[in-house]
Amino acid sequence: MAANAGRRLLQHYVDNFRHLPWRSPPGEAPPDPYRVWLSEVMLQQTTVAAVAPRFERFVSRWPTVGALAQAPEAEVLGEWAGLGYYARARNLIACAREVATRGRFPTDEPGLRTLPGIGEYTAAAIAAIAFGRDTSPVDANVERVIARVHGLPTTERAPIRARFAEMAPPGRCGDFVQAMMDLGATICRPRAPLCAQCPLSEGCAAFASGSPESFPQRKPKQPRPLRFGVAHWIERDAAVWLVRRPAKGLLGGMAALPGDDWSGPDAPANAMTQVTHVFTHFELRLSVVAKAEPEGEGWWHPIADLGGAGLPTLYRKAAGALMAKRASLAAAA
DNA sequence: CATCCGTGGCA
DNA sequence: TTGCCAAGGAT
Repeated sequence: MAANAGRRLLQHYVDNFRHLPWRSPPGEAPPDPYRVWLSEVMLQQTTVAAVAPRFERFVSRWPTVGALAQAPEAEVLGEWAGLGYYARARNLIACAREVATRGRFPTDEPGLRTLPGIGEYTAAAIAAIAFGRDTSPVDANVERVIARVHGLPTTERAPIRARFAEMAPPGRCGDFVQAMMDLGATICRPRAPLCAQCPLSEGCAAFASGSPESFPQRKPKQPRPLRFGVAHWIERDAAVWLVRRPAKGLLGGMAALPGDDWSGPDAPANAMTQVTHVFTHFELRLSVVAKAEPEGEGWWHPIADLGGAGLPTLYRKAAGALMAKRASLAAAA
């Protein structure tokens, strides 16, 4: 019976509870909605290991949604640098300002859903975890666990939600969804699930089938084209010229090295160094080319403090490669 | 509904 | 090494 399986999973979560900075121990008072919201947004398509240290930094810098609402946009984007999917950070700022204007977070799913950066899953998760609502947050973990338990080949949303609602112990939805997340991350993994340790293996259709990893069906992968781009290294008085990328699109709003639009036919011959970086839907070979004078809007940033420039990973890698190249040339001379 | 949007870890 | 995949949202 689904409800029994749900209670078993919740008990497994309680018995194996692992503390995370944004969590409250099961059964205790829910965490600050600000922390729940921030962690949920940070965790979108991002691993716990990557988020944990960044979450602590973020919260110590901006302890409340009001403080975040007053922060300069460039500083928030800089703090987000390296976490990826930068629209999240832009929406985070807009959301914080909206909440600060309203005075507090909406406490139900429809209200949360109206805020920027809060979609179907995140609204349901915040409503459950921060406000004790009985919702059905369906993310990739919930999809996978439920598809396996019930032997569903696909991840259609409606049946998954219905099964989740059957399983979730009433009034414990917040802990239960986190139990699902933990199970999906540590036991019911995409590959090589640890069924011998799983509290749901009894009665699991995928386990009974003998090949649990084949549920649900994988989506076909798309080819990733290779693109060539140029970044300009413009240096003066131990500082390098940085620019702000356009507000929308790839790396939108982030600090960057100036350069072209990455539509070159191949790598230029005069590059000092180059790096390869993999984005979601293409791969970029970025050549770093020396240039004498800056053009347009930008600012000088001390080379000794490049780590504090708030550069996304692509440009952090490019700058790092250049410094390494320079060091090797100096050693040879 | 399909596409766009980052990054790092791991097998 | 290459490919896979993650606590999704906006358009």
